[in-house]
Amino acid sequence: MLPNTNPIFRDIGQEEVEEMRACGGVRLSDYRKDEVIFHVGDVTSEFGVLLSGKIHIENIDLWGNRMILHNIAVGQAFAETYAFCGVPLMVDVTAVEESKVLFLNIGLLLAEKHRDRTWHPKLLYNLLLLSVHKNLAWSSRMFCITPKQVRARVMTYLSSEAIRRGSRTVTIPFDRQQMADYLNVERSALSKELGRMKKEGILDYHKNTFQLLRGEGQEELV
Amino acid sequence: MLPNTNPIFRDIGQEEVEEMRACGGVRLSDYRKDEVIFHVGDVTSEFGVLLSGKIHIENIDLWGNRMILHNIAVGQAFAETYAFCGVPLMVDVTAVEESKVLFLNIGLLLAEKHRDRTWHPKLLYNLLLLSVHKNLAWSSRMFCITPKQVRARVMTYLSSEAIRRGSRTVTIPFDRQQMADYLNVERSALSKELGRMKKEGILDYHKNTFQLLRGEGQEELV
DNA sequence: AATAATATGTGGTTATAACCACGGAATGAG
DNA sequence: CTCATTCCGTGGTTATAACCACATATTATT
Repeated sequence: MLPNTNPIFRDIGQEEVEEMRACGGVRLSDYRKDEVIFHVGDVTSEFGVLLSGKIHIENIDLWGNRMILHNIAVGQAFAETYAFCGVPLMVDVTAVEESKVLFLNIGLLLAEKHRDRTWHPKLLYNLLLLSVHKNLAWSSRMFCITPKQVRARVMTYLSSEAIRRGSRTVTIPFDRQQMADYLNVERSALSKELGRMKKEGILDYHKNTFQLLRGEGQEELV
Repeated sequence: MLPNTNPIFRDIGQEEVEEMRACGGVRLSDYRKDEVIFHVGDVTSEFGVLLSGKIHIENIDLWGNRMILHNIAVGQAFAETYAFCGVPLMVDVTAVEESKVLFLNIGLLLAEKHRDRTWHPKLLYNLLLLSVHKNLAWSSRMFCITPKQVRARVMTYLSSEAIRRGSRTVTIPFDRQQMADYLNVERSALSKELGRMKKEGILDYHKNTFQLLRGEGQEELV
C-alpha cells in the first residue's frame, strides 16, 4: 500500500517502512481541489510525495501577483528542501485537483534517536540522491536561461544536450510550447528564432529532433 | 592542516579525517593560473573544496562562446553534484589564479566497504546539507529570474527577502551591479526601474536598503 | 475519411530591456 | 583637501522579445 516503488524508498523494505510509520514519521493526507497544502512563510519538518492528483507550487508576491512555478506530478516529492533546511517556505503549495499526499517527517526520521535504525542511512542516501538530482536539473536549466537572447538560450540548451548524448543529433522531450517554457521565452519567438537559425544553416530540425550543424572554428564534439 | 572548519567536515574529528585520508578518499592538488581542473564531458567521482585561490565555472558552447557561470570562493565546494550523480560535467572548471584544492572522492568514501566507519553517516549528512542549501539558493534565484520584466524580478526578489526577514525593510548583500547580475538584468536598466518604482511610490531605497511600501489590496506581511 | 482539436510557423506592432555615453555622488588614497 | 576611482542614476538609441492575429500543419476522434 505504501509506495516503496518511489525512489525515496529505494532499498527500504516493507517492514522498515512500517517501523518508520510506527514512530510517527509517516502520514497520509487527502486534499480537496484548491486546498492549500503549505503556505508562504510556513515552516515544516515534513515533505510530501504526491500519490495521486496534481499540485502546483506557486508564488504570490507582496503586491498580489500570482506566479506558477511548478507542476508536481504523481510520484514526485516536494518541499523536501524546506523541510530539511527548516526555513520558511517562499511558495504556496496548492492542490489543483483532489490529491493524496504522503508526508515524511524528516525532522523526526533523521533525529538522533533513530540513528541506528536500519532505514536511517538508506533514507539519508535516498534524500541526497533526490536533492542532488534536483540540483542538476536546476543548474542545467539555469544556464540555459542565463543568456538574454533567444538564440543563445537555444544554443546553450541544444549544445548541452548534444554533449550529454555525445551526438549532434538530439531529440528533446519537449514540444515547442514546453521547450519555450523551459527556456523561459515566448513560444512564437522561439519558433521564429529556430526558423532563422535553420535558414542560416546553424541547425536543422524536424519536430523535436535537432541536427546541430558545424560552422567554422567549431570544436569537435568530445 | 586539513580544513575541518569547513561545513563538509562538520562534526568530523581530526582522527576521522586521517582515516578518510588513509583509505585514499582525500587528496590535495595545486593548480597554476588558467589551468583546467575539470573539462566539459569529464566524469569524476571526486568533488573539490577550494582552499586558496579562485576558480571559475564556465561553459563553452558548441559554437565556441564562453560564459562564466560562477565564481568559486575559498571554502566553497564545487562539482559535488556531478561527482555524486556520476554524470559528465556540463561545464569547465578553471583556476583563475594559483589555487589549492582539496578533493574528496565520494564514490570511494560512500562505498559499501566503508559503510560502518564513524565518519560515513556524518559525511552523508553534511553532503545532504550542502546539496540542499545549494538547492535553496538555486530555486530562490530561479524564481527571481523567471519573470520577464525587470520590475517583476525586483518585486519577486524584494518580496521574498522581506518575507524571509519578516520586515518590509530589507538590506541586501549586493551593490547595484551584483543585484543586477543576480537578477540577470543590465545594471542601468535596474537603476532606471528602481527610480521609476520609487517615483510611483511602490518602494523607497537608499543604497542597498529597501523599504517596501504598501499599495491597495496588499496583504499583511505575515 | 471527415472533422475537430491542437501544435507550429509567420507577419506585423509595440513595449521594453540592452546598450552606450556621460554627469554627478560617494568613497578612498595620498 | 585634492585627486583618482568606483558606483549610481539618467537620457537617448537600437535591437529584440513579447504579444496578437492568423494561416498552415499535424494529430486525434468519430
